[in-house]
Amino acid sequence: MPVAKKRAYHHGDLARALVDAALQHIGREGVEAFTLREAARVAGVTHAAAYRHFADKRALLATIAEDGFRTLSDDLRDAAHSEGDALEKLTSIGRAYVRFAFREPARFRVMFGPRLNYDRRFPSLEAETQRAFRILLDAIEAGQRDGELIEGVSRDLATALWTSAHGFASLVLHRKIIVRSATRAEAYYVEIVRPLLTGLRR
Amino acid sequence: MPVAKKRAYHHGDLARALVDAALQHIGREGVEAFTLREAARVAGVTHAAAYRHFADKRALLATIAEDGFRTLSDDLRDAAHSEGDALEKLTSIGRAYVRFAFREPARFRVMFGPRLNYDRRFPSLEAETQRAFRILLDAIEAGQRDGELIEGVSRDLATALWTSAHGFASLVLHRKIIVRSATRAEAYYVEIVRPLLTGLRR
DNA sequence: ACCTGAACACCGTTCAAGT
DNA sequence: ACCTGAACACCGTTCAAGT
Repeated sequence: MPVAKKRAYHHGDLARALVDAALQHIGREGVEAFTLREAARVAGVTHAAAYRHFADKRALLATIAEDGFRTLSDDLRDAAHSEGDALEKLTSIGRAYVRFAFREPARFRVMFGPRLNYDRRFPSLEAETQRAFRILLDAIEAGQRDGELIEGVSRDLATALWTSAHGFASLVLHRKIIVRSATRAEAYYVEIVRPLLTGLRR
Repeated sequence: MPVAKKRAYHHGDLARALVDAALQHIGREGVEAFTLREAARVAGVTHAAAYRHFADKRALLATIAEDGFRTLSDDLRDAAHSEGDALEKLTSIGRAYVRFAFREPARFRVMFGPRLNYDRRFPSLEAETQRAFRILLDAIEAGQRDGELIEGVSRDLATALWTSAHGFASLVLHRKIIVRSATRAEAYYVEIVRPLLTGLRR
């Protein structure tokens, strides 16, 4: 077993092992406590080996963030295709956003914590972010077309829902809003978002 | 001048000098790039000297966060005392929150970025946070008493407004929402929050 | 009371060298 | 092609020693 482990990452899965170790650690200790060297240690490899797979620490975090937005998009798409009228779909989308944050707190923190892309070094990360927003935007526009939602700039209404879900998830993860459990948090969000949805109803 | 500087921090202002250096650096490079050693360098002092004023790096950041919440409370209180009906006051409060985030981005990042208080080591920080929320809560309850706002758990309605302002400020500072300028951001927030306020109106 | 100097155990990153 | 070992310039934190 130790011998097998010694060559385990010659098959191209070191990148993934490093990412997994990173997510483990970030989930427990926060993104500011994450180090490349410890991820390499956990993966059973010398710290310099990480640089064969990621240009630097930021590149590893950007990969995590990008994967995170991809997963989030999948979740939001499922919610957008759920049963119900426009308002119920928007509730589902917001709820899916909050659920994602609680199911994947490490990913969520990496996606919205450190300033990974201030120099636009990771265009694909930006693209994935916009794809996620687009799903929300489409749901708003469909609701407007069907006459279920108020008129107005669809981008603005989508942003209103995003800020609500994002603000809630961020504040709960940061323990500024206290909830008993992840399940409770989701139910609480549905309460919180109700006035906004009332305001969006035509 | 260099001689004067040599003894400048024997008068008790090193703590402040370190905080100022920290805010400067965090404003430019982000909280993850801040180091105690560089703050000490900028303050013209050996790095070990910082430990005479702060227990550790986290304590310095907690001081910044606590000061930030105090300033935020002042701003929110001013907004809560502004002219107008309940909805106008809530708009002012949300707007003040967003304005604070843009005027003091470094403070805002420290307040809501790293997990400074997961072990409840800084109870005064938690107290200041709650004081800020209380101002919002009072405004909601006054509006409910006057019959201008919908009934319901005041804490939930206050949380709805908080998530909206906080989500907006966070996403703009993180460049997930793009705005041309700080002034534009504030005006844009007023647009974004409109549906929520409609939903809060009785 | 406040700061310095030296030390310790860490980092991120680079690069020649090994297989 | 992928990893190791050694090196470099950094950190946060501690502590005896200086004024």
